[in-house]
Amino acid sequence: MPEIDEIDHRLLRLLREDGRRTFSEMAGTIGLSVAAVKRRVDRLKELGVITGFTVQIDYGKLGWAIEAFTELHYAGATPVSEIVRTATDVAEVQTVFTIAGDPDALIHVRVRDLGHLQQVIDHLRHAGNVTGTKTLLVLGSWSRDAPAPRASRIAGMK
Amino acid sequence: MPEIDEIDHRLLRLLREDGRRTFSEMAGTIGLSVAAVKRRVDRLKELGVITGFTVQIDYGKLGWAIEAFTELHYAGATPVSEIVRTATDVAEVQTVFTIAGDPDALIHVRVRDLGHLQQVIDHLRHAGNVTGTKTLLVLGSWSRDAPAPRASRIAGMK
DNA sequence: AATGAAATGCGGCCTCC
DNA sequence: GGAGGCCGCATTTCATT
Repeated sequence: MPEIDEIDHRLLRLLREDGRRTFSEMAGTIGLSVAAVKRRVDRLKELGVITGFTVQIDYGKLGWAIEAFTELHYAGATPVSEIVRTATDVAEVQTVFTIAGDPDALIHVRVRDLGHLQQVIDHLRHAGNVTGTKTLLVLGSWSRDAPAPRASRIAGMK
Repeated sequence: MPEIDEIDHRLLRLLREDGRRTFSEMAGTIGLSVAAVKRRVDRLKELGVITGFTVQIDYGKLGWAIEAFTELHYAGATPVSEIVRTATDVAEVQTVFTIAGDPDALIHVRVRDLGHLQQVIDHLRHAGNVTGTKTLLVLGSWSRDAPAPRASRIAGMK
């Protein structure tokens, strides 16, 4: 088992806040040389702790204003692979979580409007072995990492 | 309203795949000059379409193996700000979604093990105006963006 | 208004200590 | 883990359509 020390965690925290931080900047704040920081980040990638880097997008500004979670119930014998496949086939599905318990899966969907949401849900209900759905419409969200924009979507927050 | 054209979408797609992509690399694939690419990315940040950059982490490799969603029910008159506050106070809570409908909120939590999960849920149930919870334990997940590691957690997928 | 081309720092990257 | 050197990239300015 690989050792991940406090410095590694500080590096990860810095990169969560800003994934494009430069090695020199992080070296400065942590108090290490640039080479050492690069070696550590490379190692974290190697170990699979860091799986990649990505951009955070405000999808509302791109016209995808509605966000929802839908719980999916499948017929008893449905294999996991089938569950994942039916869900991932739908372009609007961002993430699929297979669940132990009441619903068999929880999916995160992004759509343009409520009519669009209806279409997606209808499609899911008729696909594969889906026996039932329950959709939770997202009004606002807050994320531990995310800076202001995402939090500001919750009225009364700042 | 700002115009976001096809090239902007292609840039966003490239940055979603790899948030540390180089301007010159993207300039090459898209067929634009580096300066033009930088101007567009800067503009997307300015417009708030790009809210930031971050690192993708395999939390399981950091010892946070368990992931769950918990639906929270609050007493009738609980204001949204209170809902968000009680949830965000808990360090294990990664994201809070306020919901229109049956549960009042859906939270995404990451914990070390099932005992830890129990602690977090107990804490939530006794905090604020929480009247009930229902927890969905995540077995596996698939994300549209994420490369292999996240998907590999679902048995039988590739 | 958006692009491309060129000049300048700075950062990533590699080698050696 | 640190230091130095080279190359590449980001960044800015200027000219162009």
